[in-house]
Amino acid sequence: MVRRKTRQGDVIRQVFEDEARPLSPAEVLSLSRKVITTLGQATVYRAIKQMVGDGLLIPVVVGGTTRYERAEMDHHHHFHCQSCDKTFDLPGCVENISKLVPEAWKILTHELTFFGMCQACNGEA
Amino acid sequence: MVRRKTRQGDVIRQVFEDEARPLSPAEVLSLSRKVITTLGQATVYRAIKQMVGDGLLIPVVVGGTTRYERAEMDHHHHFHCQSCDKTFDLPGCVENISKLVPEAWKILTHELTFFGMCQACNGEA
DNA sequence: CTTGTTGCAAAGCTTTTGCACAATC
DNA sequence: GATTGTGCAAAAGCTTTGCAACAAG
Repeated sequence: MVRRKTRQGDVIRQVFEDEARPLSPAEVLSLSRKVITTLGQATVYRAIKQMVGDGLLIPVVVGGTTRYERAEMDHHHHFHCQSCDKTFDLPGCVENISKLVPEAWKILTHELTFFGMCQACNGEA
Repeated sequence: MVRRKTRQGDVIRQVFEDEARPLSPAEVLSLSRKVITTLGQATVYRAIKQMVGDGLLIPVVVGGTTRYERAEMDHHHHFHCQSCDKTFDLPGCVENISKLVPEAWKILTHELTFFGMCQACNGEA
């Protein structure tokens, strides 16, 4: 099973580069169709699944929707704007965060998400 | 529209009391059917939606699934066990957590979730 | 009795899959 | 040319809704 380079795959990968924030399959489809108008949604789902399998993307569930973002990023967290429904990255983490979990439990990872209004939407309000 | 007391509603409310952790609709259905075997899933979804509307439950999305928990709890966070797929409460919070968000953004709330193995599953491994 | 509630089944959504055709290597 | 990738449409999950029968007050 050798991976082939295709126009569709290129465009989808480029969308993640350009947006630089977690994207839902619907967002990826919509953004990619600006380049390839006939792009099928199944292709988007398959490309995302493949990229997750290849370790290029990781899923993050924010606000009820599963979104995907580039795996290469440093550890960070998220902000979800309840006005424009976009999710943004927040660099950094917090000290002593694992003190919340009892010793006998094994932590593999953690996710921290803030909800509110992003700068753009907050300014308009 | 006066709310009526029904056997189904009582059982569903009791399940949330007894489990004392965030439950998915499927978990609620399964647990409630131990008492009312003929309970329909639509009834569970409707009861949950009603309780959310009444401010008795709040939705929390953990590990891709939407779960619901009693709203009366103090601010806290969650641990999701990747082995048994259950979500647990973690009392407390972390200092200075909002330092991650730029000043110009408006924070309404935040969610913190740890993923790993709960004590029970970790012991078995 | 009046009207909210239930269970079933159908409908909606989002995500996945089957298949014939197209594209890559 | 052999095989992977694509697009369409059908299928599979999960959640919501329409509706006739039921039951609470």
